[in-house]
Amino acid sequence: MRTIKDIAKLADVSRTTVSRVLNDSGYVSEKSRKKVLDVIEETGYVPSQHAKSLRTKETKIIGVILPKISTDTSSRTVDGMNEVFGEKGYQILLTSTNLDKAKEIEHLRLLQNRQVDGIVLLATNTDEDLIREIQDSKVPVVVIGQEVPHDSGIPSVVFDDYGAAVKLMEALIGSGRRKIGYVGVEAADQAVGVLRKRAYLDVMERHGLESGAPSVQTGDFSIESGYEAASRMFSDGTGDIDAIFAATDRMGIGVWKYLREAGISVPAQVAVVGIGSSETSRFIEPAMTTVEYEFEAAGRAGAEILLSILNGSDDRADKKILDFKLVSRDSL
Amino acid sequence: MRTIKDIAKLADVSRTTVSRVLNDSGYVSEKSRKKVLDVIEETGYVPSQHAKSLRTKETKIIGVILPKISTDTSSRTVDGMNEVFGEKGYQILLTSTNLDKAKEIEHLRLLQNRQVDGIVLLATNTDEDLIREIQDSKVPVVVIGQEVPHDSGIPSVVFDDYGAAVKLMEALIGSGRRKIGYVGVEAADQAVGVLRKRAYLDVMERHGLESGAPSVQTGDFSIESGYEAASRMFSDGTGDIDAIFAATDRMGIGVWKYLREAGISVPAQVAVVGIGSSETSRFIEPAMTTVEYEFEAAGRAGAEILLSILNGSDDRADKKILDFKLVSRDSL
DNA sequence: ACTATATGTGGAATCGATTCCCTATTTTGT
DNA sequence: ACAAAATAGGGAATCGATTCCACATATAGT
Repeated sequence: MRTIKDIAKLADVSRTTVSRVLNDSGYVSEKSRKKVLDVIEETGYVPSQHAKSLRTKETKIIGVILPKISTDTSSRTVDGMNEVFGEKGYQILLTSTNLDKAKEIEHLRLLQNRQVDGIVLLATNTDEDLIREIQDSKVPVVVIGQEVPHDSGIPSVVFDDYGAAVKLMEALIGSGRRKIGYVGVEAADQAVGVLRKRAYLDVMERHGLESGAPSVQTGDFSIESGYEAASRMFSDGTGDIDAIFAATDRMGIGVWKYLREAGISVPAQVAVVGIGSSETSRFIEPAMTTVEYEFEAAGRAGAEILLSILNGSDDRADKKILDFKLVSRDSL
Repeated sequence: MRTIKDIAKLADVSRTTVSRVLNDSGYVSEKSRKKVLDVIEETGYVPSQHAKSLRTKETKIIGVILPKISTDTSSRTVDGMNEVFGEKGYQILLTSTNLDKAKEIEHLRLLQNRQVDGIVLLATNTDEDLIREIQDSKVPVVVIGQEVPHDSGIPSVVFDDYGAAVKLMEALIGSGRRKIGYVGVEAADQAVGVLRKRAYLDVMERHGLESGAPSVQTGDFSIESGYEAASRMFSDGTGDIDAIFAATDRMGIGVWKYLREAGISVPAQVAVVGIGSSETSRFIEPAMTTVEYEFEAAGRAGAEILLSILNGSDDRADKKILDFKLVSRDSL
C-alpha cells in the first residue's frame, strides 16, 4: 500500500502539497499540481479512508437499517437510495433486523459506533423507545415508511397510506360493492396497520356501511396469512361479502388464492384489491387492482433529505409525503 | 466523543492498559481491569473503529457487489450472507453495478480502497479483465453465481446450472415433447447464458432432436424479452413447437403471457418451464414448472468460505456447487 | 523603489487507537 | 536467600491522512 508520503517523495514535494492537490484546497502551483497528479496516475495511489476519517470525522458511509433485505419494498427502496448516495460518493452499510423490533434500536447504536455519517431507517413501528433513541442519536437519522410524531423533529418519508386506502375503498364502493371485508396487520405498524385500516373504517362509516367483526381480519404480511384470513371470513358459512380489501398485495394474493380454491368467482362474486403493485399481482388472473407505490422514489427522497442535512441546509425536520397511483385491473 | 485517553485518565491508568483491557491482551491486574471496565460502563465509551482500523488493517466490513439490489436473486443471497456475517460481527457494505459490467471492476477497486476485509461478488460474467482484477485484489474475493476458471484460484459458489437444465429438459422430453424451443440470454453470462443453453443443446442432440434457429432465442432477463422471444418463435407462422424452455422464470413468464394472448393453450399445445422458482411462477395459471435454487444457502456458503479464508484456514480455492430442486407444476 | 498583499510550500501537531520495548514489582524454584 | 521467570504497566513510535502556522517568493499599488 502506498501512502501520501510515498507520493510526496516521488513528486518531490511535501505531504502537505499532495494533500492540497487531493482536496483542492489552499494554494498549489500548476507545476506542482501536475507533478502530483502524474505520480498519482502512475502509481494508482488512493488515499486511505481510515486515516482521512480519523481526522475529518467523515466516513462517507450511510447506515441503512431494514426489516428484511429480500422484500420488494426494502430492496427497491435501497435501490433508490443507492442511486442518490452513489452519485455523491457515499456507500451503504447494510443491516437487517430480520423483523425483530428490538434490533432496530440495537442496530441504531451499532451504526453510530461505526461512525457512519447518517442513518436511514426503514421502520416497522414507531414505539416510544425507538423515537427516543433516534432523537438521542449523534448522527442524523431519516425514517422511511412510518409516520413519526410531528414534534419529534425527525425527518421522514412516507407514502400517503390513508389517501391510497381511501381511493381504493371509493373505487370498490363506486363499483357497487357494499359488503366489504378487510385484511390488515397488527397496529404496531402505524403505516400499514393503523392508517390503512382507519381509511377502510372511515369510508365504510361515511357510506353508512357496516364493518362487523368477521369481515375484519388480521394477517402478518404473508401470502398464507391472507389465505387464512379469507378462509376465516367465509368459514361461518355466511359468505356475506362482495369485496375484500387487503392491506398489502401479498395478503391480497392469499385472499385471491382462497377465493379461487373455494370456487368463488373474482370479481363477479367477490372483488379483491391490495396495495403495493407487486409483480405477481399483475400476472394472476384476474389481475389484481392495486395501488402503486414507487419505493425507489422513497429511497431517493430519504437519501436526499439526509444529504441536505449533512450539507447543513437547515430546512429541518422535513416530512415528505409521496404520491401513489391507482392501478385498475380486473379483480374489481 | 470520548477517547481512550479520557478513559485512561478517569481510570487512573495508562492508555496502554485500557487498550489491553479492550483487547484482552498482555498482562493486566484484576484491579486495573475492573477499574477500566467500570469507567467504560459508566461513560458508555466505544473505541473508534477508524483509529483501530488504521493500525490493525482490519475493518470487520465485507464489501458486496451486486448487479442490482432489487431482484429476488440478489436480495435473497444477501439475506443469507447477512445471517452468517452478522453472527461474526461483520457488516456488509453494499454496492450495485446496476447491470453495468464495467462497474464490477470499478467497484472491486472502490471497495479495496475502503479497506474492506473481504469482498463477495455476485458476478454476471467471467471476462478475463474481471478475473485478472480479482486475482490482483489485495483482499480475498469470493464469487457467487458464476463458474470461474479452475486454475484461477478464486473461490466460488455456483448452482448446478447444467444439471438443472438437463433435468428440466429430460422432464420435457419425458412428457413427450419433441419440438422444444429455448429462450436464453447472451453468452457473456457463463452460468445462465452458456451452461443452461449447452444443456438444452446437449439433450436435444442426445435425443436426435433438431434445435433450429427460430426456436432458439435470446432475451435480457426481463419478462418483456421473454414475451418478445416467444412472439418471434411463432411469428413466421409455423408455430411448430410444443414446448419452450426459458432460461429464467421471468422470461418464462413472458413466454407464458405471449402464449396466453396468442390463444395457445398451456400445457396442452405448448409446455413452458423456467428456472428460479419465483413467486409469480407459482401463481400464474397454469403454475409454471421450474427449478428451485436456494439463494440464501448460496449467500451463507459464500460468507462461510470468505470467513474461513479470513481466519487463515488454508483449504484454498474452494468451489461449492449447490443443489437444486425440480418443482413440477402444471405448465408441463 | 518599497511596502502591502497574494501566492506557494513545508514543518510539525493532530486525530484515536495499537504495540514494541523497557522498567518495576511479585512470585517461584531450589 | 537469591537468581530466574512471571506479572504489571508506562513511554513513545506508529498507522495515513489533514491542517495550522510560519516562512519564502511573486505581484500589485502608489
